[in-house]
Amino acid sequence: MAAGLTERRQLILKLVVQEFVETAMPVASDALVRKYRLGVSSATVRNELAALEDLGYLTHLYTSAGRVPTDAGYRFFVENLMERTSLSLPEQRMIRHQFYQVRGELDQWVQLAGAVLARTAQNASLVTPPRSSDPLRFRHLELVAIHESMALAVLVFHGGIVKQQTLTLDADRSPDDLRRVAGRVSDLLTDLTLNGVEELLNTDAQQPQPSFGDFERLLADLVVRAMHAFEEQVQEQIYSDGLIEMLSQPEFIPALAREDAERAVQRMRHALEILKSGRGLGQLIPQALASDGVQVIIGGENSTNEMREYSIVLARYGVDRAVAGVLGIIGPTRMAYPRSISTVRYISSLMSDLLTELYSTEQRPPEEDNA
Amino acid sequence: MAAGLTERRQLILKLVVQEFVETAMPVASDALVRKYRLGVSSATVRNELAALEDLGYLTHLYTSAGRVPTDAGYRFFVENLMERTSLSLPEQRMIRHQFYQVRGELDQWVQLAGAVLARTAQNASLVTPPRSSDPLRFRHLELVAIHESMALAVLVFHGGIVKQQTLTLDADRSPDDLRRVAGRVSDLLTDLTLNGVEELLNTDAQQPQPSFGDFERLLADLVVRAMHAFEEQVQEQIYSDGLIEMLSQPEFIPALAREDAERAVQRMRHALEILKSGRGLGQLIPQALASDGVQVIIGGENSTNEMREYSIVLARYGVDRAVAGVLGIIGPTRMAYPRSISTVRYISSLMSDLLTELYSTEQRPPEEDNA
DNA sequence: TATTAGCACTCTCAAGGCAAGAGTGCTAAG
DNA sequence: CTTAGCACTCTTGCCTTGAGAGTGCTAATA
Repeated sequence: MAAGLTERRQLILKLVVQEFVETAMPVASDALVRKYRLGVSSATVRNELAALEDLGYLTHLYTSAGRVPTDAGYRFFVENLMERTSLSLPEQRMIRHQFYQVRGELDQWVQLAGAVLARTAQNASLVTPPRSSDPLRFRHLELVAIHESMALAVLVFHGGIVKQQTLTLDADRSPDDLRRVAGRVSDLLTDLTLNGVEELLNTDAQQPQPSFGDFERLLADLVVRAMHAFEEQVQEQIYSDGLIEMLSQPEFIPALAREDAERAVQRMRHALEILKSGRGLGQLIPQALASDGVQVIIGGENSTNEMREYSIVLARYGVDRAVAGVLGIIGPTRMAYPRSISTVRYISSLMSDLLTELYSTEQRPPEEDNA
Repeated sequence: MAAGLTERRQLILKLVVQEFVETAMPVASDALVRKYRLGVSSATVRNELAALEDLGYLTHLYTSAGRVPTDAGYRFFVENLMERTSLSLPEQRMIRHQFYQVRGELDQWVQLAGAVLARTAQNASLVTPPRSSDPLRFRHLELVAIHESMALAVLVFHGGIVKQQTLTLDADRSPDDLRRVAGRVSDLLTDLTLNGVEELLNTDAQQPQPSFGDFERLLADLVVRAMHAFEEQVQEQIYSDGLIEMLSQPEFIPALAREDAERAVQRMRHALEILKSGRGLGQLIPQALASDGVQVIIGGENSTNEMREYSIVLARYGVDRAVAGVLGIIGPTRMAYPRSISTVRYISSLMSDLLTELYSTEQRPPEEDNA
C-alpha cells in the first residue's frame, strides 16, 4: 500500500510509535526485539531504524538514545498503520448514560462533552457550542417584573438559544401591562434576524405613526443589543476542559520527562495559555466545521509554531446545514491517536444524534430576503 | 496596641514582610539597612530579627539565608502594620466601566468579577454566584415550540434565575395551546418553593378531580426536577479564574524560586486541583457568607494541610438577607495583602451595589455615569 | 545480498568535590 | 544598647568523573 516501505519497516515504525506513546521514553532497538520477539537481532532492527530515520519518520535526540517518532512518523502511523478501533461497549454505555442524565438541559451538553472527552482521552478537550450557520433569528420575548422599577427580559431565539437581560422600567407597570407589551414586541419582531430588526426599527421611526411606542422601542433596542453581543461573542467561544488530565502526561512531569524541569514548567504555562486564549488554533475550528470526519493535526503540520509540540484531534458535530459545532482533543504529539480518534468520533456522533433529535424537524421560518 | 513589640521591631517586621512580598527572596539584615536607611547597623537589625524569630513572626530556611515571615508574621502584619489603602480612583473607574458594559446581563457579573479580581490582584480568584438564603421559589413558566414534538421550557424563578429545559411533547400542540398550558401551570405553582410544589402535586393527585392534567403534571415534574438540580448544584458552584495570573507568581517559577524545580511543578499541579475541585475550601465559603467585612485566612491557619502554603482573602457580597455570594482571592501566602484586601473590598461593594439596585424594592434615582 | 556478532564511540546522567558567596551568630569593645 | 569584626554554615554553581545506555560501523557469515 504505502510509500515504498517494506512490511518489516512498517511493523517496526508501528511498534516504535506504540512503544513511545506508551512509555514516553525513546525506544531502543534492543528493547523492541526483546519485547515483541521479532525474529531478528537488534543489529538488524538498528539498520531498519536508521533507514526509517533517513526517510524522516524517526529521530534521535542524541547519538545514543533510542528513536522517537517525528511528526511525519506519527502521520504515517495514523494514515496507514494504526488499527481503527472503537470505544468499548461498556465505555460507550457509560458515556451515553451520562448524557441521558442531562437530557433536556441543552446548556449542559457542551460542558459534559468536554469533561467526557478529557477523561476518556486523558488530555485536554475543546468544544465549541453548537451554532447555526444561519444568522440568529428572534423568536420571542418575555418580561418578568423583579420589582417596581426593574424587570427581567428573557429573550428566546430560534434554536433554543436563550438570553436574559435586566432592564430598568421607565414607570411602574402591572404584570398584565408587561405581558401585553412583551407580546406586542414579540409579534412585531418574531422570526427576524438582526438585520431585519434594525431595518424594521429604522423604517418604523420614519413613519408618521410609528408602531413602536417608547417602551416598545426600548425593548427592541435591548433585543438588538443582545443579538449584537451574541454574534460577537459566539465567534470566539471555545469551551475547554481537562487541563489536569493533560498536565498529568509525562511531558509535563519533570521526573518522568528526562530533562530540564524548567522546560516542563514552561511547557505547562504555555499549554495553559493556549487553552485559555485559544491562540494558535484560530483557523482550525472553521476548517473543521467545513470538513467531515475526524481531522488529525500533528505537531507543526498546520498551525503556528506555538503548537509545534501539540497534536489536535477534531471533529465536527451537528445536523447538516442547520447547527454545528466542533469538538476535539488537544495534547502532546505523543498521543494515543487510536484512542483519541475513536473517542472524538464517538462523542461527535453522539452529540450529532442528540442535536438531530432536537432540530431535525424544526419548522424553518418563512424565507426572508436580505443580504 | 499590639503584643509587646517595640516600635522598631514592628517597623522591621513590616519591612521584612513588604520586602519579601515584593522580591520573593529571603530578606537580609544588610539589605534592609541599605534600602530603607534605617539609622542603625546591620548587626542591630540582626538582633531584632533574631528576637522577632524567637517570637514566632519570622523564620530561616537555613542558617544563613535571610528571614521570611511566618503565618503569624503575616497575620500580625495584616492586623496591625499594614496601611489600609483603597484601589486608586482610575482603577476604580476602569472597573466600574467594565461592569457598566455588562449591565443588565446578570449572568456575566460573576465571570467579570472573577476576571477583574484576578487581574487586579495578580492571583487566582474565586466567586460564587449570588444566591438567596431563602429556598428557590418558582415564578413563571414559558413554553416555546421547537418543532412538532419538541418544546423548550423556560423556567423563571424569583431572583432572576432562569433555567431552560427541552421536553418531548406527547402530542402536536398549537402555540396557543402551549401558552395556555404554561400559563395554567405557572398560575398553579407561582411563588411556591420546591417543597410547596411537591406537596401540591401530592395532594392534588389524591383529589377525585385533579387540577393537573397529564401534560400539566409532566410540566410540573419538570419544574421539580429543575429545582432539585438547582438546589444540588448551587451548593458547590464556585467560579474561578486567574490561574495564569497565580502561576506567574515566582513561587511557581523554578528559576525564580531558588529551589527544586520539581517542587514548583508539584505546587502548580496542586494549585490546579484546588481550584478545579474547590477542595480544601469547603467550610470557608459558608463561613464567609455568615460574616461581614473582608476575611483573611493565612496559610494553615484555618483549613486543611492542603492549603498550608496558600492564603485566601474573602468577602461576602450581596443584599442583606436577600441574596448573597462570596468572592475573593487565593494565592501563595506571600501575597500583597493590602492590595488583595482593597481589591476584594472594592469588588464586593461594587457587586453589592449592583445587586441592591436590582433587588431592593426602593425606587433608586437613576444612576449617573460620570466616566 | 541480507543478517549478525562484536566492539568502539558518543552522549547522558548521577554523584561527588570544590570554591565562591551570602548572611548569619557570636563576641568583645565602645 | 549598639556596633564592628570575624568565624561559621549552608547554598549554589561548576566541574569532573565513572557508569551505563545505545548506537554506528566493520567484518564475518549464511
